[in-house]
Amino acid sequence: MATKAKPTRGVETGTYEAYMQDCPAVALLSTISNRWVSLTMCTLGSFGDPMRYSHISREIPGVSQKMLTQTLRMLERDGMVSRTVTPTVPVRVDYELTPLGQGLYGVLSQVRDWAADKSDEVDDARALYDSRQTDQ
Amino acid sequence: MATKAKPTRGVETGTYEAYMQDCPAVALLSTISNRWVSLTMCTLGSFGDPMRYSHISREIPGVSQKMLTQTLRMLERDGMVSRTVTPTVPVRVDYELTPLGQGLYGVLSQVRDWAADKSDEVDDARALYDSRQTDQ
DNA sequence: CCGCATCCTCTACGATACTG
DNA sequence: CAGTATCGTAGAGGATGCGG
Repeated sequence: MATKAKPTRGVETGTYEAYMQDCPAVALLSTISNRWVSLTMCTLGSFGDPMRYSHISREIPGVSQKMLTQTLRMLERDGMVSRTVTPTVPVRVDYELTPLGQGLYGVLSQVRDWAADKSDEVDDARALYDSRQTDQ
Repeated sequence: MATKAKPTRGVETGTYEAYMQDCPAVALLSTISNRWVSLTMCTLGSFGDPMRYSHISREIPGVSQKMLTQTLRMLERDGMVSRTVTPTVPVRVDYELTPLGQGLYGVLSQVRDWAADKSDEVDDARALYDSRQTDQ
């Protein structure tokens, strides 16, 4: 809503036209808008406390350890998640949202809640769409 | 936040453990958490009025027509977007968010705004992380 | 102008096996 | 337990050309 500004003309490089240009915000939004990123953030955020690798893994249906490790590394690199290694034997590794990550979780959880609330409506829309393609 | 409920035990099929199971909400969240979906929704939502195909295409940096068409079809099927064909010559096609889509835009725009606000912080975190890997 | 069809490339991702 | 490394495949996604 903040960036809403109707275009005065449909000309290139207009103020509105440029709002979504090659800026870092679009790149970051693209990074966030990823299946494993959102599921990982939601898992970590809704648990609230530090979680062990295996725990996270169990919480996210269908994630492979490769994808989970890769996603956690990316989130750590981006400052969303902190990784704590406890050199016991065997090793214990805990992941936790940073304050930055908690901020993202705040908005992502709204998306998750919206999805949970509207999934029935979406299913209905799909069924309707598909039936129209089938018969017609 | 609504689904927050600490686990009483780390046992499988516990109430918390199951919160993100094979339910349709996770599937829908996975569908939404997609680069082109979020960029398309944000473009349509921030413009507010019906947009022509070519206009949307110009607004989203780096999208191919294949991906845009595919994404718009998916969003139409899911009831987020309505597609209006005006049989002029040449054809004019307009896309617009449905009420359902506007609801999703409401939460997605928060994610976009968060990304716009925090992109600098994330860049710093990346630079710090990378420097630690390089030297040491 | 809109967008489907085809072809082709590349990488995201899963499966498996191996280490500290 | 928490990874890394390697390999193979399916699907994402770009380029091009045609059709209503």
